[in-house]
Amino acid sequence: MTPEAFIQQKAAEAIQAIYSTEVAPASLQVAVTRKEFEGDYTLVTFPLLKITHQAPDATGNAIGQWLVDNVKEISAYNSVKGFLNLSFSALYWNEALLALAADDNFGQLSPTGKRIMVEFSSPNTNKPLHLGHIRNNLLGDSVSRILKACGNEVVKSTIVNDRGVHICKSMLAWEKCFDGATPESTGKKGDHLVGDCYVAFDKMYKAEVKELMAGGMDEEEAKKQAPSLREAHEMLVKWEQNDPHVRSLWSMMNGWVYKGFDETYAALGISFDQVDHESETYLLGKELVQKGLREGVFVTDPDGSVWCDLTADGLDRKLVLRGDGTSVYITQDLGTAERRFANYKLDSHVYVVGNEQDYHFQVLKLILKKLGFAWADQIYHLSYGMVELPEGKMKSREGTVVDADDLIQQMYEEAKSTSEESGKLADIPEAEREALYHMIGLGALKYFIIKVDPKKTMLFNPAESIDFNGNTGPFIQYTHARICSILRKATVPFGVSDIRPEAEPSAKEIRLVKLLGLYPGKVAEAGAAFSPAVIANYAYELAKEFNQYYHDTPILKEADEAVLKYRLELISVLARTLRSAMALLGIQLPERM
RNA sequence: GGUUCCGUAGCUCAGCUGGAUAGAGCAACAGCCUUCUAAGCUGUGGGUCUUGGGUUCGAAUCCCAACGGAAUCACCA
Repeated sequence: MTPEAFIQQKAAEAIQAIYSTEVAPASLQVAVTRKEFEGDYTLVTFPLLKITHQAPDATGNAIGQWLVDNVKEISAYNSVKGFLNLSFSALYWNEALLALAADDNFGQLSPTGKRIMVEFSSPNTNKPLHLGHIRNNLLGDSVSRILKACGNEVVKSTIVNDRGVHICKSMLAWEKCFDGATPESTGKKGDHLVGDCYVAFDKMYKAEVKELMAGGMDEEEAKKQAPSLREAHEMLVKWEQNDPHVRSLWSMMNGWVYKGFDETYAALGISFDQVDHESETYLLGKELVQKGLREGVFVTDPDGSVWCDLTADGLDRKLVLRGDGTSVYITQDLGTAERRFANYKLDSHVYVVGNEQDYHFQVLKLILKKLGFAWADQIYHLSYGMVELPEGKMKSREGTVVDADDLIQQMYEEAKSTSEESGKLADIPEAEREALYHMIGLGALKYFIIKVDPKKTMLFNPAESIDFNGNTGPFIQYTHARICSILRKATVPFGVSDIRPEAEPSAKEIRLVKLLGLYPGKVAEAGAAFSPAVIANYAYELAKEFNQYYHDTPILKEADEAVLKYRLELISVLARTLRSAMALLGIQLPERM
């Protein structure tokens, strides 16, 4: 039981005893006491005045006295205006730490029996991953870990957007301008090479549009008539007809990209349980359209196109099938969702997709609901904001994107130079040092992205890069390394059974125990909100608190062995909590740095 | 124009199921390495929580409106 719940229960008993009135324990307001006041937790008594018919102070004193007299865990109270501050006994805190230390399943909540799919990443195969994708990947990966810690079975999935006219654009440009270049011949990572093709196409296309306009054509028409675009469309038609040449070119170039993506995913420490390809799923959903037509959910227009009328729900009419019978984006999303819920027997499905698709998911859920699928309500769109640069949005065509691979490399180099400056790692083997640089660089990057509330637009300033001081990943990694260092140097054995119930913890130690006890609640909160930021900010608070404790408590200098053992146990629980929390964010903690 | 999201210190962000004097980091300034790792710690300065109403013992937090910013409303994906 949490201390808050404990107080709620005991206070309800007090009110019953003193005022003969029954109140629901959950309705009582309990908060952590502010630093300026004496006490551990505070019961807010303002709302109780109607029951007690007494002044705030008198009410607080009456309840406080009863609690001290009747509850052995509560040792003291003081009442300030409508706030009743309560102090717990040393015994209580020591038992709390004991319970934390003895918990082998720390940070893992009890099973829910639910299976949840988390779809994230879902890249296009015509360009390399950039900073925006990193936010998506880190969120998806982290949310998967958190949902798992919340007791769910999690299936991480991604759907690769490997077909379509945009892919043909890269293919066309490669044939026309790249003279048979391959990743091997150029030494370039495959996804970057294909990205170059895409940029080359855009350049070629723009030049053609300009030329057509110079010849007197209006802009709209020129954009449609540009020969390279028409060729790309022809290529798409050939692709759909299984033209051997187009298909083999497509396979080859996609293969380059996959290899490149694999490297980036490996660098980020990300993996999937299920990989779908749009080239295999893009025809899904057509049967659903028929079903919808039969059930009167959809209507057919004179030109043969099929629509879903959502105007009664405050949305627009939505196309679900073109006049020529081909499907659109949402058609396959409908089909894919149906297939996944059926094949995996999912209880719910989380889509990690940027907030520019908020409307799309609103429509998707609504249509699925109209089609009669009960699970439509179990679809959750984890919508996240864009990552912006100081000069505004990232635009691939203007070359203002921050490339994922470059950024990871840059973080590594920064970690390396910072480490080398400090000279702390000079005596360990080269390979181990390299691993540490990667761990730290990646920790900085991941924490930087994850600590921000997903739904908010966030800013990344490449010039300032990512700091290693303050509220950062390396700060938490460093804190962990320090704790490990102390534990290494400890000369006395310690363990759960060494915590003496009667030992008197300091105010700072109580604060740490209090914070540590919050962890399971934070995991649950992060899971419910799909927000890893909750965990990140909690871990920072914990690390910050430890650093202050570390500063003015010479832990190993303690002469009393019982106190020393208590401290060692406390910080080893702290280290374990940090590792557990950061593992939910996919961030490793080094034992030294 | 409709809908949705955002607006907290110079900058980047916490806090939002209503609670006491609104918190961190960065940047600035002043200190602390003979002491368990200074990627740290301590201190100073910095705020009409966009604005205006409402709800109540009490509002950064909830409701309404305005202003500012973003996204979206494709036979693109």
